[in-house]
Amino acid sequence: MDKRVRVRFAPSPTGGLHLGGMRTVLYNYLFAKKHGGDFVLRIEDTDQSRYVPGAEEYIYNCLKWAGLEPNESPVNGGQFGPYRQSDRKDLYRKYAEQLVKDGYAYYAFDTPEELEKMRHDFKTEHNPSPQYDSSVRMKMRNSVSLSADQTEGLLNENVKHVIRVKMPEHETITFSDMIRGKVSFDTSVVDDKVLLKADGMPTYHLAVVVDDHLMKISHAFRGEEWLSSAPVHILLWKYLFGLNEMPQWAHLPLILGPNGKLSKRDGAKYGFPVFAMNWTDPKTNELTEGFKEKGFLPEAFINLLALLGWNDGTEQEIFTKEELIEKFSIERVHSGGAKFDYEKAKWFNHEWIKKSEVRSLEPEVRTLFNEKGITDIDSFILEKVISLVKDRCTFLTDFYDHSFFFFKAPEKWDVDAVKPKWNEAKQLFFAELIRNYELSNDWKATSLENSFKEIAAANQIKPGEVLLPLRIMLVGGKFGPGVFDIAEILGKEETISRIKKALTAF
RNA sequence: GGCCCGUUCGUCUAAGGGCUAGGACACCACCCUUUCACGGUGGUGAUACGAGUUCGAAUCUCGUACGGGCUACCA
Repeated sequence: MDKRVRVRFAPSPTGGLHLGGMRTVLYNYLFAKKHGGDFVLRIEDTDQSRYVPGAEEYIYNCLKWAGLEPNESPVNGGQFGPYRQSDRKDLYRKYAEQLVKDGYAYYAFDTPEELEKMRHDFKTEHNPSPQYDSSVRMKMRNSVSLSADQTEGLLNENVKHVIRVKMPEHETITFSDMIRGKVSFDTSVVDDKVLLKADGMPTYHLAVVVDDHLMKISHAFRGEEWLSSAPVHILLWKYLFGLNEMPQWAHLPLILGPNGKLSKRDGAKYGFPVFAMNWTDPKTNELTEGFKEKGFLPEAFINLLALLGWNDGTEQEIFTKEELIEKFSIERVHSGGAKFDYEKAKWFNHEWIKKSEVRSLEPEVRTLFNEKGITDIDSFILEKVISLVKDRCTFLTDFYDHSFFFFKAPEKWDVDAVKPKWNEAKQLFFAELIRNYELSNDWKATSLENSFKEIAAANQIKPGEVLLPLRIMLVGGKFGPGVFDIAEILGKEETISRIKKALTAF
């Protein structure tokens, strides 16, 4: 009844963590937190040949950055460890043997060559990919087709073998998916999956069932690509631990790219990140850009991810993590796949930057400036700068482009924008402006603007004609926030000095 | 090929038998702004197709088409 909610996310450490994976994490996390349960991170590295060193720390760091720390993981431990399947190798054999003993599985001695031959020989126009199932089982070398003595002999000779599940011939497996409702399969269409490989490692199918049981997982959310193998897992649960103990399943729809399933390649091709954080493949040295490094706020990242396939039924689109936890419900997750729209992703980030407190943005922006070689920035100034420019920043990294000039006087000016219309009158205007500003004792944007306009009027110049030149004097080009706001933050001395310096170049 | 899942503006989606199918992103126009943005107002734009059930269907049923997933000693 009040079964503890424990949801798990179990990626394979084969490289970066893409959007689909992160969304699975998010939904797991939200569901667990909403119900006061634990979020478990397990690493599924049962295929050691595809294992990439460093991947699991990377996965953990991605979760941490997004604010989705697991309660239990290979990195921070937990009471049901180890959380890395390769560290649990010895556990699985026992269960596989148990299945053999109970008649639900069998030893198979077929070599890779023999399997290939079978797939070739049984291939027909109507069956282009023959499976190892009840129809071919008796024609292969396994403990079902062989006599007990023969099997015994092969086992004693240590002949390489696997353990395969013996799928029933015509049984309908029905289960309830939290997103899709009732889903059913006929066991005749699923093959005799390998449970324990020749090297003694379990396959995903065995490991996921055993681990979910041992770790007392109550809910398992995973990608839609697992839906077809769900009957295998359900059967294993039935044979091993009983269906009453089985977690509740939810198969999440896929996230699609511009052309079908979202891939790493799509990111490179269309210029958007697909991984949570930068990932450099140690084998190929290939770098895949992450949302973090691109300048996304973690709050925006989880917000946009959550809304890709879920909404709360209202028109609200901006959610804090706390709101997501409160309002999330797995039943409202769509069953159809969603195409990732980078433009909308950028909008989410922009909204979050606008919404963020200046102080919370400050450390990130300071780091950004430090990386660009601008250090020792006064906090008071930095906060004023951030609040002035944040409305125009889509990415965290935009803060540099939109405000570097506050800390670096221009060396060059966009003279082409000024020169053609430059004349004696303007020269005189700026000379007077300097005199006026030097005497100013109220260095505020509004009073600076007022004096500016008064002097322009006295000289019979339209303010518009000298406003752009002033902007270019202060920042070097046709960009930035309001000119007088810039001047206010720059301060009296710096502003006057920049005008004087630029005047010599015009 | 077989099995499973899916299909509402270009994209993400709302509407769970009943108003002119609503919102957001993007796009376009206008306003604001003597830089660029932000912001404001408005606009273009969708129920894949065909049957059936019903007084009434985006919604329920069936078929077709299209898309996706699986079909490994990968996860």
